[in-house]
Amino acid sequence: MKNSLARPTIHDVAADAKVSLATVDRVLNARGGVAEKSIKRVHDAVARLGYVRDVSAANLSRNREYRFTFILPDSASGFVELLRQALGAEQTRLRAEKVRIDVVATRAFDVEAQVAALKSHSAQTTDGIALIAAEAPEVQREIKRLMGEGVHIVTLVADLPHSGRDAYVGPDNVVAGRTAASFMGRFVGTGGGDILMVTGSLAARDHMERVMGFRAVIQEQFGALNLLPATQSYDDAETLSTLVKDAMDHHNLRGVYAVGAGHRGLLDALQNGSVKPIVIAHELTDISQRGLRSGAIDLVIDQNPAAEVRAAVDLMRDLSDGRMISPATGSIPLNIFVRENI
Amino acid sequence: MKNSLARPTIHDVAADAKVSLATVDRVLNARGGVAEKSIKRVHDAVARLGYVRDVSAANLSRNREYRFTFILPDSASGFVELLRQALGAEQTRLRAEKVRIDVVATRAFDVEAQVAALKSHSAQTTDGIALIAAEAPEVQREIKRLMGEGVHIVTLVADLPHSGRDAYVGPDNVVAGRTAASFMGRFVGTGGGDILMVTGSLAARDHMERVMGFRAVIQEQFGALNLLPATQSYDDAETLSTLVKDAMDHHNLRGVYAVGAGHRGLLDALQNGSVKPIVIAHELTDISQRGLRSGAIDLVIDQNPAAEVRAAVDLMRDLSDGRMISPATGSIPLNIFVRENI
DNA sequence: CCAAAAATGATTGACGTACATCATTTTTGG
DNA sequence: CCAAAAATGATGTACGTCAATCATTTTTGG
Repeated sequence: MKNSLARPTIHDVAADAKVSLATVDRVLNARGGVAEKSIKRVHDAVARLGYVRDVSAANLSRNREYRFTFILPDSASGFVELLRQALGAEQTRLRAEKVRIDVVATRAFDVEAQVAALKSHSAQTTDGIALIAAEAPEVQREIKRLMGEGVHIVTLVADLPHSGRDAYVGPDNVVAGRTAASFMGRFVGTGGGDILMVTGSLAARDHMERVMGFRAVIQEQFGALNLLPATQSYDDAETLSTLVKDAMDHHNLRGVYAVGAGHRGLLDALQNGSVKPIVIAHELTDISQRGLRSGAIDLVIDQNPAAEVRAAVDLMRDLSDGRMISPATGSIPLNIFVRENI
Repeated sequence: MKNSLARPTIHDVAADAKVSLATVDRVLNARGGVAEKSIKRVHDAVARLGYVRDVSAANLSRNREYRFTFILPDSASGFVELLRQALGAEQTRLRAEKVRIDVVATRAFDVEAQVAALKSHSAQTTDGIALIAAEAPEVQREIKRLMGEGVHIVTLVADLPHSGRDAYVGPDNVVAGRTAASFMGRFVGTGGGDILMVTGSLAARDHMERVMGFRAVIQEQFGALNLLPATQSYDDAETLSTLVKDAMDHHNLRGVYAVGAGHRGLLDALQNGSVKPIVIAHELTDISQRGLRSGAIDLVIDQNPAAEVRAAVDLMRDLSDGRMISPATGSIPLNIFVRENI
């Protein structure tokens, strides 16, 4: 007697559809050369029995291996380092699932380097690429080329919507900025004052989006606060420190929104000031944690690097297997940290 | 020529250890009847080659199926509903990985019902159980019995540390309480006033822990605030509403910490009050979202139900496969929501 | 109606592991 | 040293799918 509890196999589908195993295989793997009515019968049988392919068996059989590439800036900026660590931590699990990952480092803020890294890849060398895309037409062009070859592309942290990339994995940066502003407004309280925004680069889409969101909410809800023009630190600690010190000297500084990296410079600048401004930063690194503990930083908005790595890999695998992906998969929730919940 | 890139198989291990396939199998699956020195040789070979068992092939071979059980309260309290939905959403993926999940509903706050549900299971009926454990000795006893039979137990949302459960999946509730207090203090600002804490039940460990954490931080850092004695709503909207209204009438109410469920009652009570207190609640449900949008609720601390379900299933599977589990796996980060980042 | 084309069937060998059986070798203890 | 026990080897089948080959049937169009 057939065990109705057991999962149906292609044999069951074949029997139910009254076709041969070979035909079922042809349909399920889209090999072609099958009459329309047969295709329908197989699909009907699949639906009726609730057949789902045994992925383990399938992968075992085709002895598939996934080759994915992460292109990351070499900046030692804590966050990228965390991404690297997360990748390392996943290796064991990934290895067991036949996923091989290459990590390529390109110089930070160097568009040419990124383009070169992309150029050196093709469908021959990789099945999917995840990258923190720079906002440049050459990058888009390379992405389009690779996708044309069948390589799947996932943008990480910063999106490049018009490149046609398969998916974006990262937080909604406008929301991140809005959230930062909401806390900034409430923490500063009534009374007004000046607020400084420091980005890594105004050319970085993620930073720009955060600034947009931040500005919008401050203007909508906290009119008493005065936003100083957004500045750039190029994720350099020295520069950031100088920018913050200057603002403390020349303005009635009540708040600092550190959109990018360089937390060390942030802490430096804050050490001497008389009245400590409210400080909200991005990414939970060693240094920003220290800042939270000491009270120098009031709140940190983090995008969980481990979750991002996992989402990126899962997405690339789904894409490689031709599975449908839901756009929500790539959306990484914002994690908000204060001293109490580090 | 052997492809050195390919993953080693048990055949390679056997060759390297100079023993037969059968012996490798005996060692790897701990079947016994193998000389110490042979065991060592196999382990050395495994280490040398970096052999890792192909889980897909293994599962395929033993045709394994995981049967897991979730025991959840039947309360329609948004959060449990979200857990259910998350379970439903995972079904597709789980099914593809041969994981079958039963969900058992027990009456909320009914210890006997939970005990009965546990009693009805054994190693015959399930491989692992995840439950929101009630704080009761009978529950502990049943958990111990099941674990004795080899059923793996994971506590969900609320821990039961002395039951010997394999793992706890959920947030650190003391931290959750501390975090709530930190925001409460900053949002209320200087000036002092009374703060109301409403739990579902003071017998629920998760709620108690939150209260502990909340109380500690308020006393440490926000001495100007006066904590009213913690109350219980039994997650009932009416009761909660009454409690809040009473506090508004009889005290200088500046803040409400809604530790448990019953958000509807919260919104009800807040509608008429003249001075709106700062409101911090747990769990992002439909209703608490509405509260955030309308401004009635200022901040929500959420434990991501989807992440919890995933973590619980992953843990139970790791346990069933005899893999080592890291205690960190079960720790669910707190998600903090304000109006801007829903 | 017939030949060519299209569709289908039948069969087989991987993939890496689990598990069982039986035969053979080595070790042990009296 | 010999019988019993312990350890090891050898071998085969199964799991569900993929992929390929070859044989056979059905359909098509002139």
